[in-house]
Amino acid sequence: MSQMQSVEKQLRQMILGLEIGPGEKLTERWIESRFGASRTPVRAALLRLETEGLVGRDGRGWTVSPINLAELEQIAVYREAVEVAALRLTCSLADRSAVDVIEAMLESCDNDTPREEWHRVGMDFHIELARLSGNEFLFRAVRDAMTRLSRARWLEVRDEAALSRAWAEHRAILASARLGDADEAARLLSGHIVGSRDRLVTSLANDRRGLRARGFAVVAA
Amino acid sequence: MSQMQSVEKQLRQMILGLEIGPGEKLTERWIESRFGASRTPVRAALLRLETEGLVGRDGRGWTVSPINLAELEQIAVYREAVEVAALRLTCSLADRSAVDVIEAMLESCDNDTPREEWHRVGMDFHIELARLSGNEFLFRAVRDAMTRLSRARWLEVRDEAALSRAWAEHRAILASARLGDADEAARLLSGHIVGSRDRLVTSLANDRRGLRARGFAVVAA
DNA sequence: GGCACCATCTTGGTATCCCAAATTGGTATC
DNA sequence: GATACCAATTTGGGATACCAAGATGGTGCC
Repeated sequence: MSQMQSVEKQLRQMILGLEIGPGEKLTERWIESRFGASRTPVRAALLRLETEGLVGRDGRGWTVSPINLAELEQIAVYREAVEVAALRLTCSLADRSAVDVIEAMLESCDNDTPREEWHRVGMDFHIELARLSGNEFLFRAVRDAMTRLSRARWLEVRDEAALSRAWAEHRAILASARLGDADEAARLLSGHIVGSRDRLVTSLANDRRGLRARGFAVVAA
Repeated sequence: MSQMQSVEKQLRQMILGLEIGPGEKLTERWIESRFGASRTPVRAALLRLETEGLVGRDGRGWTVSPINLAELEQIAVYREAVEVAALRLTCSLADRSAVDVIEAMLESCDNDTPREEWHRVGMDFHIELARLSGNEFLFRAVRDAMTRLSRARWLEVRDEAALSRAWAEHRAILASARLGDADEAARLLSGHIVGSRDRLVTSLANDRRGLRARGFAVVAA
């Protein structure tokens, strides 16, 4: 494989995994030496990550995008639009057996599952659910939105109760979808997204001071 | 301004203006000499245009994306989701006076207006309407979708009747939005998008042979 | 005459070099 | 001691040289 995609993948992983904090400055030369690649693939990676919203230009120079609470709220509205549309599409399909695959995905998490896995499955639920619609654009929209939310969700302090509640909501959405009850499924999904957003923004706003102390730039709403 | 953005802008213009036909092969070296730029800005431009869906990789090498009828249908569904969401948001705003600006935009077209201008305003209507929602993501989604549709709409044969009907629908949507009647506005917009899609796909499917004869790759639904 | 194989050329991918602008650090002056 | 100004280094953008892989065409063998 070309080294280009490798740089892109590794750099994205570092950003999403918060190994490089939100708001940190990036220099092409540092990335170059860090991954042993040359500047061309580094630039390609930065251009791609820019369109994903993970890095941005800071005048001249690059910056890892800060966590932006106003942006998180807007993304929630966007998610609601595209995820609900995708879900309604899925509910209208004749064969909805694919929801079982997602159900199984949820089941794969138990008390022994590491936090990373919970985090990943929590996002993949929404991404895979959107994929079932068969609409490539709705799917990509959801995937990109979840990518943008990923770091914030990782920073969020989630107690056990919130987590199991989210899982219950996921299951309820799947149940309605399986029955083809689009209105109910859409209602549940909307509620889930709005609730997630509220908890997320509240948590980050409360922790803002602590997060900044850890070097993470968090922009207020 | 850096030459990079110039190459990107000019190349995008050539693709959207069908000066380079859908399906045509592109070589970095040709672009390089055509615009008097070096390969670095050329590659940056191609990477950007790739994310916009205007060019794609063809194994090794680049190709101007063909017109894809299946994709057009999916985009219509996507548009419906994001545009309706944006419109509902706009309807819920206290101050909806900005719709008058869009109304004025429509008024700027009359019988003497060149076809290019009708085309541009027809797209800008949807883009600017989405911008009013104040949601950056919904706005970008609509803008990107319209960019992807742009070439197909340019190829579409539209008679006078269809054009004035579209304009009437635009005005009706604005009227409902001004009153804050979200449900009615959403209903009208949905109908408009679905109707546009049907006419567009039908027209292109009918003309497919002729378009291919002109060197334009058109992929069936 | 047709088909297979090899030389050559083309092309995108990578590395490196150069440049202009901006940031930075230090110094001299007030 | 603070500030303004200048030099040197850093940094991103652009250009170019090089490479490996794939396309192409021509030639020779069957």
